[in-house]
Amino acid sequence: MEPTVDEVYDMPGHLVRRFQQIAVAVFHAEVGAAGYDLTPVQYAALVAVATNPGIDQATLAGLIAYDRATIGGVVERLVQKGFLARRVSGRDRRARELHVTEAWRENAARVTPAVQRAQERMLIGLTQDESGRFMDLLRKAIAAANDLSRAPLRLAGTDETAGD
Amino acid sequence: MEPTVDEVYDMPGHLVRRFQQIAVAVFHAEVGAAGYDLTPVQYAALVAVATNPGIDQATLAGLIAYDRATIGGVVERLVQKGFLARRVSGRDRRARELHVTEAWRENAARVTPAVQRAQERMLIGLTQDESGRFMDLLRKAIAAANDLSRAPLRLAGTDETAGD
DNA sequence: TCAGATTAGTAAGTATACAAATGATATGTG
DNA sequence: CACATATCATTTGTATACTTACTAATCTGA
Repeated sequence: MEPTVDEVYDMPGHLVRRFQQIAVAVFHAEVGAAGYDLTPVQYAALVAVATNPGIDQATLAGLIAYDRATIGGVVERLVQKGFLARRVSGRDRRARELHVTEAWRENAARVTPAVQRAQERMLIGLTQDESGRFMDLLRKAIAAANDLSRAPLRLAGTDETAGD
Repeated sequence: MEPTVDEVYDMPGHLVRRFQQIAVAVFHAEVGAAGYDLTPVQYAALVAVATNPGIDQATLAGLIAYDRATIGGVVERLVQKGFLARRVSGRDRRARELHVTEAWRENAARVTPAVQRAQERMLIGLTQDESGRFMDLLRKAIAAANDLSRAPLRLAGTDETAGD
């Protein structure tokens, strides 16, 4: 039998889509209230570059599971905002070395608490215990299905060739 | 202290983003293998219209938590594919009545099994029991945070005004 | 009944996502 | 060294997503 809307809405794919929608909305609300105009993706990129100074875009993409074609625009917008510096690598002239700017280092401490609040708020319906179990299950599901997506997380220091 | 990439990657917002990425990839793979070029969003829209013949776009958007501005393009592409018919409503000339076409009714039975397989495959890392608990937690989290998003699910027959 | 508020749909602008193709540069092999 | 291959980044094209603004149509209340 063909499913009804209610059944489709209760499928894992749709529940996840809906929760992600909520997660992004909450992130914008909290970070916006703190006076910043940053997306979840932009924030993750900034933290990744801060943790790995001089990283190139392709490696950055692998670190946080972005598409290589998408990262260019994300970086570009962060350069526009003055939070990232991008320059051609000396070792490999195809690559762009990325660094966070002093401006970001000065602002990070004000953005981070807003991000933390967003993470708590999106799980407002769950107890501490449930939140923990939810994240355990999410981690486990992702670990098993990681290779099924086109932009699989590439751990630093790992060099599995993506069978594609 | 400022978080590292690993810490950001382990935040609920990012885990959900990653799982949603996987969910979409798996959906495309399964539905594509069945010979169809449909997105998760398009499939949900088709099921919603099939369940509610003559529904207008705004109500459809509310049913499956889409943005009103997004649904237009989704419907347009489904009309192009010959799966949806759209005509101006007699009762309200602003509204467009939507109906699935005979073409969709003939193909639905071949698409649905692929969609079901996708739902199972994205949870391949979890046992049946864990999958159930995962979905329970997801439902509970969404129910509590529903109003925090700009495109909250509007249950049919409910008329709460979105406090914004 | 008529002015004001609401609503349906669209449009423009911004930001992910991802596929496929391209240009520039590296690298490995003979 | 020359050539095939691989890689980095970008470009093009398609599809969500959401904001703000706008038009057209409908509804509401005095």
